[in-house]
Amino acid sequence: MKPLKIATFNINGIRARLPNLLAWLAREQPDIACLQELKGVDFPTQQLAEAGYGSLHLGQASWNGVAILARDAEPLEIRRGLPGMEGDSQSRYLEAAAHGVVVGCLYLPNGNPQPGPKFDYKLAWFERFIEHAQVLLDSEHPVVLAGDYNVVPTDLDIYNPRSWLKDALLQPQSRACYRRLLDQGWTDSLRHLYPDERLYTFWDYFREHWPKNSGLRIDHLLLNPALAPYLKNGGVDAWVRNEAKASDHAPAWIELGRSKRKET
DNA sequence: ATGGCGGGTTCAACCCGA
Repeated sequence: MKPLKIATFNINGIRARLPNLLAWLAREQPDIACLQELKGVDFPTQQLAEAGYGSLHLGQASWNGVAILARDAEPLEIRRGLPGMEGDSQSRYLEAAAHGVVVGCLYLPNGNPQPGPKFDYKLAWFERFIEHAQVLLDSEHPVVLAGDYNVVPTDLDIYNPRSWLKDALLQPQSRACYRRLLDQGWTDSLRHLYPDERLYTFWDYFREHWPKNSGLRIDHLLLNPALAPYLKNGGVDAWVRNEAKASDHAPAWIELGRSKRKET
């Protein structure tokens, strides 16, 4: 396969963030981009097309919403919504084929406050997602599951867990669900590339967390065994977080090479 | 323990995110 750059970006409102999104696409030119938190029904299909991106989106008034963009291509829709959640009104999952890979774009529920019904919903959603992830893994197609997982996998993925101990993102149940995904055979791309480094994809708007680099790693790109051997490079476009009117997330990205990497 | 910021809805003040 040809080299492929795949990114995920929680844009926190596509209407408010369109200039930032277009600037990022122009500069980084991902081949595939998964977006979360569109926060609206309207979607700038035409403006993205003029920027060179075909797109699919699953919107919703006010909240949630996900989209998949493909550079110089039209993503082919596979499904919208998770199996078994057909009655769910929240737009959190979209799946498509683009540039030779299957892409699942997800916005996992935040789950706060916990305990409570929102945390129960998070765990229920996670269970459905784990089931579907197993199906995708077994398909042996090249698959990437990219999005805002709303899980801080380990204490290496947060500046300081102390003030977040009660947060849904750090709960043992949330982390156990994420661990079960990895145990199915998925590779956490950025953690695989940087086993010991502190990488963050989210810095909240409070208390100067961005200037102080007090961040969390909650946006992840998971690769199935068919795709993991092609992982070559990855990172976080932290410059995006420093722009005017920035989202509280920065894009995370990976590059897949045209040949398998050497086994070590 | 709370609220800090910022977006959405809708024009004052809330709900929500993480």
